Amino acid sequence: MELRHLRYFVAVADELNFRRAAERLHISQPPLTTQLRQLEEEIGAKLLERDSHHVALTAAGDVFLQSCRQLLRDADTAAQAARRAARGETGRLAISFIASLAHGIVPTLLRNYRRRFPDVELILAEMDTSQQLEELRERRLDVGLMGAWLPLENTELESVVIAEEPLIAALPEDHSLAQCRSLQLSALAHEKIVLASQRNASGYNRWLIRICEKAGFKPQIARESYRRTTTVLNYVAAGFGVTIVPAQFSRVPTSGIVFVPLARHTPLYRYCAVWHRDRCTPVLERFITAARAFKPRACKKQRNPPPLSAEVGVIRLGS
Amino acid sequence: MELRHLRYFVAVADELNFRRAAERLHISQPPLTTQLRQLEEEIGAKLLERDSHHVALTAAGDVFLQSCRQLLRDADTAAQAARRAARGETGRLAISFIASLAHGIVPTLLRNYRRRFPDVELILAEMDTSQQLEELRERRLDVGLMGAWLPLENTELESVVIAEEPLIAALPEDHSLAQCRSLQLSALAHEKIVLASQRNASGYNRWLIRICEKAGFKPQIARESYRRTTTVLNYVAAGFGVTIVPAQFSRVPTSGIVFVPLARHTPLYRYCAVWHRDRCTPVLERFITAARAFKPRACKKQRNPPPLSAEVGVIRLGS
DNA sequence: TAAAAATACTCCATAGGTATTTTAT
DNA sequence: ATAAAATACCTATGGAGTATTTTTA
Repeated sequence: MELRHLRYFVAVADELNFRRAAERLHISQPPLTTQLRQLEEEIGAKLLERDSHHVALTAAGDVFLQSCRQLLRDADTAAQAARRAARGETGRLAISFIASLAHGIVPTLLRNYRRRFPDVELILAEMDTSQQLEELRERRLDVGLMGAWLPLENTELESVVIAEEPLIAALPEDHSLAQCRSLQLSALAHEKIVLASQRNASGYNRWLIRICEKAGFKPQIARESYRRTTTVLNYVAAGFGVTIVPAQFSRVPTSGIVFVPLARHTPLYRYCAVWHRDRCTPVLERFITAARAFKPRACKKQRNPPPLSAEVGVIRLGS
Repeated sequence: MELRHLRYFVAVADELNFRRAAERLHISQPPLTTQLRQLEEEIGAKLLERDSHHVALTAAGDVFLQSCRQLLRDADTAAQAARRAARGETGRLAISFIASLAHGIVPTLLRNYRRRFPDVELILAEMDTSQQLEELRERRLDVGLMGAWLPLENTELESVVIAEEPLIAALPEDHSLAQCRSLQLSALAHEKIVLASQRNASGYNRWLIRICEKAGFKPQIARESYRRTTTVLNYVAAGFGVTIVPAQFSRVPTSGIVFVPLARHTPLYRYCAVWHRDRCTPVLERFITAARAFKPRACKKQRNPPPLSAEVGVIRLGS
């Protein structure tokens, strides 16, 4: 039994006339007769009662007709569904992201993505960087969103920069530089710098130290054992030192602190999407394309950023 | 797209190896490759990721595989369902029957039938004979069960005898014949006979008069305007006369009445199944076969009864 | 007798076979 | 070097076409 038999049977059942059905199928009448006889033989029952002037469905034919219509519809639907899956319009996508992206980039990016791919099931999880990399390697995640400070060449992971953000200095409000409209990074050369703990922010911290060195000074780290960046801000308010954070933290209302933007030419902090080369499904491809096309408003100035690795050196995380 | 493509794809997806899949399908490997490529071309998407040592499903392939399995199962089920319908194992059967069959033959017959055809939907309706014939002609009924006194030749209706029943005389308990163990029909030649109304029992009444005439006398009809046979029995108890009824009425408890069986050679009253020639579906055929095979215990003595028409003459009912 | 399905046959498109090449490990 | 899929080419089954016959209203 082939779908052809079903198509032919439905045509005959619709027309109740072999010649007209054959016409509709763009074939001649005799092969239609042959195919129908074949079908009846395979089923082992007459589906059509025909004399030379009338064609009628038998009870079996009536039952079979319903099934045929459904089957042909289903076959079509199956092909459609496969096409949609190939286009990345259906399926499932497991996405992770670091906490500092949870309120800025992630919701905007996902809103954008879902507008174009509403039928993809999204599984979201906030995770720190090392956890994400582990899950990506184990192929339990499709894509991770994180700070773009890791060199991923020669691994099974690939990445693309999806957003970048300027830096701001956080100063105690009575600090001598607190009134400035903008600061050179080097202006902080002699300040004590408070940083978040290595465990949570080693990548960011190392990256920051590196850009300070590029700006010509070795920063004086006051302490770096406070878990979250918001805690760091409280230490700044208490006068333990200053800090440098991505611009989004200016939205965290902390009394006793003044935020001052760093000068234009200061490097931007970048975020990237990371995925496993072997898990590159159409859904993921489309997501990456959407993420690549996506640039948050704040960061539209820098086009064609220089390659990531040149900037972050050979810092390595995890096993 | 043909079912062949789906079968081949499922085989390859199961084996994840073209050569083994081809083996399983009893074809060689190259045409399998060709068919799979054709399928992918029609779908417009790669279903399998193959390099020379590994075959793997793509996301689209995975989606399509589920559909294929379902479709192939459904196609099989559809053929099965058609076969079952052709064998009369599924479908619907609208059956009517006269009131006097409702407690004897019908329940037994239906229990018998349903044991073998449990998936046929039964629609049951008690109807008088003329109503049944009307509904049968209008093709709203599949089969009617009624007294076998109608000549149905030269009509679009066909019939077969399904049961027969001896007659008994009902006498007032103080009647001179009430003590007999058995009566000749002719013993009632000079009795007044009470019958049910023409409207409800014209067939039975005419048939009864005819067999009396064959037994050599013209019965004296006392009255025949009482709707139901049970009412007739009350008239007998009240002394208006005697009556002759099918044996099942001996089960109706009526005080003041004695039932006496008629002699062996007295004709039996017969019941038949009637259907429309044009509505002879497999379900109906099987029901007729079951009904024909069915003979209630009480009537097993007479085999091969003489043809119906010879006995009932040219009585005609309805339009 | 006329309209429709079935038959008889012919042809060619294509499913399937055989032999070989390509490819990636 | 090997194992597997792809390619090239050939064969033949069977789907489809043309002409004709059969059937029954």
